[in-house]
Amino acid sequence: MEHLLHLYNTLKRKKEKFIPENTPFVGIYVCGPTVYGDPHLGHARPAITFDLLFRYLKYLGYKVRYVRNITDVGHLENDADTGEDKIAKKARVEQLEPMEIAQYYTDRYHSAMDSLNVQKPSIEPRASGHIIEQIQMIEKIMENGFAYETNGSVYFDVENYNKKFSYGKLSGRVLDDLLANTRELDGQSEKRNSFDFALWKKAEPEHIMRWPSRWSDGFPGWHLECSAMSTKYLGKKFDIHGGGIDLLFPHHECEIAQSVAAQGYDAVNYWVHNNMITINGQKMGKSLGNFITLDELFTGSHKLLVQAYSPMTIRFFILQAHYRGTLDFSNEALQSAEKGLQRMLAATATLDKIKATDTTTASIKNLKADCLQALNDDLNSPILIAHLFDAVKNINAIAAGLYTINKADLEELKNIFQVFIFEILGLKNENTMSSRNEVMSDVVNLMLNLRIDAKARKDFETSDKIRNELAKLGFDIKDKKDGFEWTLLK
RNA sequence: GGUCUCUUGGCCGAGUGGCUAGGCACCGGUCUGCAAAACCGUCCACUCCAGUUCGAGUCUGGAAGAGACCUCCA
Repeated sequence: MEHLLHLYNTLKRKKEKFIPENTPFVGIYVCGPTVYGDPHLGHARPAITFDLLFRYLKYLGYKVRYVRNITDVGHLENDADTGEDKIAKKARVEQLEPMEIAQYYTDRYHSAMDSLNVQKPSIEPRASGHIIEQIQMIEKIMENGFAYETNGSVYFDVENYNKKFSYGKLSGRVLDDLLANTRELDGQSEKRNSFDFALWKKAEPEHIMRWPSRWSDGFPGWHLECSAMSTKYLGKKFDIHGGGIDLLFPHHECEIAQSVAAQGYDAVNYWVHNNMITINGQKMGKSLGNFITLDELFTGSHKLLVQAYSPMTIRFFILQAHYRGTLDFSNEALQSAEKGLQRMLAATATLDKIKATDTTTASIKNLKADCLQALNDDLNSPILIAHLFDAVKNINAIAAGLYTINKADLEELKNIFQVFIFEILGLKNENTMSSRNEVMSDVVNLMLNLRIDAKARKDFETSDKIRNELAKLGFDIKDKKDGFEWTLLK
């Protein structure tokens, strides 16, 4: 399977040629959401980034197993391994079973992902469904001497681990620096060092989510679930681990430590991180309270939004930036994405109406190679989109009679659009008519035909009235040489 | 404080040591009863200072500003 896909590997700090561990199989693990709140714009970024990777790898012919977890236990509210479980807290506040909370927000997440046309992962494991695997992993780590128990809780012994392996190679952190920075143990702590992290936490009496173990009734640490579930489903050595760059430290660093401590080597070949979405230059996040949920974006119900934005607009907005750069939210940027997307999708419709001629004068020769090259260069979707816009320009010019295209080239062009816009970028036309709407469609056509008649009579008062009233209802009407076109905005 | 990253035109956002990124907006034109769309064209750029180079927004050094991580976060 010869290709030139290169991915930026955070571990090596450079782009590397992607070579799977076991061609043609590819294993990807991506950190999914902690389901205690509505998914926001930030969640859309890794979902769409790795959806693009998933789709492209499949296009290249790989058999991809994509695992994205649901964190429904173990993610603590506060600082290092104290504080309340996020989901348990929400459950207590709303007087529900923790699993009711998890289920509710999992459903919300799924629904948002469906709207964004994000393909479902091959496996979507839940942390709470893998307690046994996590306990087994802790036992392994303890056997190897890299964990210790205190009062029923088990902690990872970072200092001891660092003697044999090196802690911090992903995030570029040096343990001595961490030591120097955080040497303030209050004696009360169960941890030997502040940077040690919990593998198992003994549950306080009021803690609702708990499982029995040989150490205590308790629950697993947050970092553990990803290590346990990724290796369970993808093997002890798999290809790609993805996630937001904010998870790089400590979460992913700890994952590496856990895997190495348990099995002697890291499970991951390529660490791939998407950057953050910012708002006014600042990271959009829960803690800052400056996030906009996807639902709010879809409905326009947030004070910062001047209008609603469709899921495809959001998707296009995200794909128009490279995944490793920050992307700044603004109404202006969303609106320009909306228009750009509209133009691109309009061209796909135009493409279906183009008639082939004997010769091709439009320049589409290198289009496919250019598109592939863009994706091969660390998934450079903005470059890909730029090439597609060049094609849009050509398509419109052909439609306007400025260029011509022959049959073979037209088929090729249609194929390229199908593959890159719909299959790989995962865009879709949101205005496709359901059968129920066909009647309405006929009515609109009827009105517009009346308008044509009125225009023929030079009864512009009537023709404008029809157009303006339809426009008020949300119809976008364009006159053509041979009739009209309309779409229903919103 | 430590580690790291970024600074591109009105806005968003790519990229490379020398050749137009792209989108949106604006302006002029073609088309149209008008408008929209489409097409053609114009305009607008690489934070600052110094260096390397025949040539740097692209490499090096410095300055300023911004951000991320170091605590939960996609």
